[in-house]
Amino acid sequence: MISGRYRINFVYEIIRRFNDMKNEPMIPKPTDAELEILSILWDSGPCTVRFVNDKLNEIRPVGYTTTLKFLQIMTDKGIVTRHADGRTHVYTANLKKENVQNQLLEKLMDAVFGGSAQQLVLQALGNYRASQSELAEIKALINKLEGGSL
Amino acid sequence: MISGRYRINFVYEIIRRFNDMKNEPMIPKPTDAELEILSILWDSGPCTVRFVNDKLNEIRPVGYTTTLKFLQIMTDKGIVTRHADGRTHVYTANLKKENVQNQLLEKLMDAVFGGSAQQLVLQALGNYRASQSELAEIKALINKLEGGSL
DNA sequence: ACTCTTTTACGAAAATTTTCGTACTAAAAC
DNA sequence: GTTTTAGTACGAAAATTTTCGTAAAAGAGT
Repeated sequence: MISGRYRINFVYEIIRRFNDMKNEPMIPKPTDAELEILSILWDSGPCTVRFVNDKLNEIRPVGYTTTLKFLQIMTDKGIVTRHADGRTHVYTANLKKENVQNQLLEKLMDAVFGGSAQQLVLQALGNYRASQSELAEIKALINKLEGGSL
Repeated sequence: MISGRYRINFVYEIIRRFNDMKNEPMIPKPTDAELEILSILWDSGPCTVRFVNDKLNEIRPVGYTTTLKFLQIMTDKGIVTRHADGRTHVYTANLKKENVQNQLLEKLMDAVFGGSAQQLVLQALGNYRASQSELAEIKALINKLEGGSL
C-alpha cells in the first residue's frame, strides 16, 4: 500500500508521483468542491485559505477548516501548489482554466450529447440568450473556422 | 427520520414525495453512473436490466446486480419508472433528455465559464471541430436568434 | 510574560456513490 | 418433477467526497 506523509486516495498518490515527471499533469477530474475553489484561484490569482474561505462563504456556509482541508487535499492531488508566506500559506492553481474547461466540455459532450459538439452548441445557444455582440463574435469565429478548413 | 420500505438518501426520499405532487419533477443531479444509464434509456427506449447491463458492458465491466441496483435506486429517486412485463421489469427514463442537457450545461456554465453561454460556446467550437454543414446549421440558428431579438 | 486570535496538521465522522454477494422466486429445460 | 437458469430484493462493503473538531504552533496586543 502506498502511503506518504498522509494518505489520501491512493490513486491520487500514484497520479501525483507520475505527474512529478511530466510538465502537463494528467487531470484527475476535480470534484465539485474543488472546481469551486479552482474558480476562485483562477479569478483572483494566488490566495490564502482565509481569502478562499471568505469567497466560498459569499455563496454558502463553509467552515474554515473545511476549506483548509480541501486545499491540503488538492495539494496532495497536485492540482494546486502551496508556498509559505510568513506564517500563512498561499495556494496557486496548478491546472490551466482552459484545460479544465475542455475536459469538462468533452465529458459533457460524451455523456449527453452523443459526442457531438454541434448538438451541445445548438442547445447552449438555444437556451441561454446571448447578446447581439456575443452572437456576432461567435459568428465571426465560425466564419474563421469555415475559411480555415476550405 | 424518514424511512420507506427501503431507505436511500433521505434527501431523495423527500424529493420523491415532493415530486409526486407535481408534473415536472425537480431534477436531483444524476450521478455519473446514472447518466450513463439514462443515456441508454434515451437512445433505446424502455429497457430491461439485462439490456442495460449488456450495453454498459460494451464500455466497461459491470456486474448484473450492480446495474439492477442502480435501476432500483433510480426508481426510488424517481428518475426512472418501472413496470412489470411478465417476470421481468422494464425501465423507462422519467426525465427529458433536453432538460438534463440544459441542467448540466447550466451547471458547467456557472462552474467554469463565469455563467457565460458565449464563453462556453466559443470554447466548444474552438476545440472540437464541427463539419461545414454543422457550422452552417449553427450559423443559421444564430441568424434566427439575431432576427428574433431585433 | 500572558492571553487572545489566527493559522496549520491531522484524524475521523458523515454523506454519497459505486459495487457486489446472498437469498429468494419463478420460469424453463430436461 | 427435479434441476438449471434468469430474474428481483436487499443488505452491506468499498470507494469517494464533504465536513468539521481538536490540538499544536505562531503572532499580536497589552
